[in-house]
Amino acid sequence: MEAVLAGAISAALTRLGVGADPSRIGLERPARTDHGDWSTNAALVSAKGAGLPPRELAQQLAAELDGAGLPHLERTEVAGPGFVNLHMAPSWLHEVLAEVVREGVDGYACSDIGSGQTVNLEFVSANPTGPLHAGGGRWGAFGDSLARLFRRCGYATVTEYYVNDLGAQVLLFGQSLVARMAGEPVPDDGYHGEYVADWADELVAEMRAAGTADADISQLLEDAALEARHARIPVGTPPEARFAARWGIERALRDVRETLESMNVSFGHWQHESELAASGAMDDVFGRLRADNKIRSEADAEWLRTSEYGDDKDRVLYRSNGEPTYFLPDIAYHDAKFSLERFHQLQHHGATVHSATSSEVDLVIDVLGADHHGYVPRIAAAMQMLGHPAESYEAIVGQNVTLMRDGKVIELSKRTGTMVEVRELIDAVSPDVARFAFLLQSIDSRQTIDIDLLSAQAAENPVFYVQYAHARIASVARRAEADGVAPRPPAGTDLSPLTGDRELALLRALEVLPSVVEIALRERAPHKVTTWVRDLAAAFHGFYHDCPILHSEVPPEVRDARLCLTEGTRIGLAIGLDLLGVDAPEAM
RNA sequence: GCGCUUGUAGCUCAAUUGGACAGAGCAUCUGACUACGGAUCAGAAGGUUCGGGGUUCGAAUCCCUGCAAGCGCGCCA
Repeated sequence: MEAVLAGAISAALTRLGVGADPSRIGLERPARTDHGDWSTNAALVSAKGAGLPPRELAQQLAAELDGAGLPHLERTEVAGPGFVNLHMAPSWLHEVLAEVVREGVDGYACSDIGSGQTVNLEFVSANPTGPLHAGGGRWGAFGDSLARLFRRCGYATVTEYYVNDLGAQVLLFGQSLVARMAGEPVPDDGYHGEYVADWADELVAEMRAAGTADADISQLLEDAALEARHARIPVGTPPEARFAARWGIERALRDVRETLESMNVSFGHWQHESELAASGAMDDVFGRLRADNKIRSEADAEWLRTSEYGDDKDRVLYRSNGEPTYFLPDIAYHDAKFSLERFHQLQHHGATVHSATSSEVDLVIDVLGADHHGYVPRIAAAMQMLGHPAESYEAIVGQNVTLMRDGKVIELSKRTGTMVEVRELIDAVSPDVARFAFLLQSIDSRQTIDIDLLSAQAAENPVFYVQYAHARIASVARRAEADGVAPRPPAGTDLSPLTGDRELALLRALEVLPSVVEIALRERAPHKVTTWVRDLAAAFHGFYHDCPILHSEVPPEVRDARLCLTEGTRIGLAIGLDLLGVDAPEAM
């Protein structure tokens, strides 16, 4: 419809002899329904060029559109400074509803703007040295929903979690575990959280259960096989710390994975840094950069010339002691994400045919917390140096989340060990409430989640408002079936009885979903889906309150049309809730 | 000091990226059909969109400036 109207406006302007700038002409859904179903500013932006007062040009444009014989166009009006408002007949919305029911959950509001392009999305990637914190929950909910939006819009999508299992932090984590196992104090800059003690006990118990004598435990800790996987752990590290670190990483990852999965967040691939290191990818990338003269030596260190690509200064890849910084493996990893061959290996979700117009992955996206935003220019610079187009790497920087409990903001501190885990939030409310809460607001604004408040308001939580609408519809369908009324109305249902205010409002809400999906994707803003799904639920509850469906005094043709409307609404709710990764229940 | 992000109702947040009278939820107050599921619906009240300039038909949105908050600025990750 939008395309038809836009074409008609353009043609009308041409007939009027007005040369307009297409990029400035907008066709919008007005916020107020009395401003019509569609509205264009074409006369406003073209008036100057046409040498006419805006309202006069608007009159002419309106007359042209009235005479163009456009389908469903009821009337036009000139309003305000020179808007042309287009009022559509209900038959337009009836067609939309028929389309919704015909296409269903898997078909409606699917966009083809991705047209098979490939996207790699990395998010969370929290260091595997402990349970998941609030930020991890937010990036998980955000990244997963963004991935769902990409898929619905026709992109082949791979999601990844980068497991940082090498390096100083990992070593410290291992040392902290070992200290706890031995009943010794944790190093000052180590990990002091309670969970470390718990996990240390777990590890000892595990080894004893495996039949290891206490006297042999330290011997076993010296498993040398791990050495090769820990290239970045400095030589001279006590072997037991390496063993404990290896075990601890897997323990932490299991915890992180379970927490995320309980929120319906999953990943197509968990990329261990150690595996990347073992593959020689770091050497390969370094060699390519050196061959291209992107590396310089200074003070016994090797520097990447990122300042030539927009970074504040050059960055060290190899320290003067000969060891790489974290930056080099990160470059290798991001470079690898561009590989189409790797992409297709990781794509578990069916064989999406892609256009094969490009030789590498079209879009590589990182979702990062604000505390890492300084890292973006250097990674972007490195990607350009390796020949990846500037626009194909994208970093989405989200503001941090803080959790509140007992009226106080809970500071996350590694040193004191006072941390609040996402798990705690999920246990206090529910996975759906937690995930919905994360997706309630824009990623650009800081978020404070008050666990007590969320628990106290559990009954009137917005997610239940939406889920209740879905459950109500399911209930109506059950009732209809019990009454012997067709539970899924045939596509040929006469929808013309749907002309009441509540019915039209609900139809309008349903109609905008495809554009909401596209906008939410384009703006990387899943919270727009949250806003929309609440609007749809509100429109439904209003309809449901005022419009009886199965009452005996409702004429059959009205009943059937309304049943069709509820089915369309159910489809819309199911799509929205699926994009948000939240359950759409049949009953509550 | 420099950079990124943010500042909207008492509270938590939206606002079709420059559109028309800035909207929801919570909290407060007042109401509703014997109810196909009341976890619902209707209404009231609540605003100098942080302050000050500017751009134009039109600004919460863009530009300049001041204030405030978070984050970042290492041969740490």
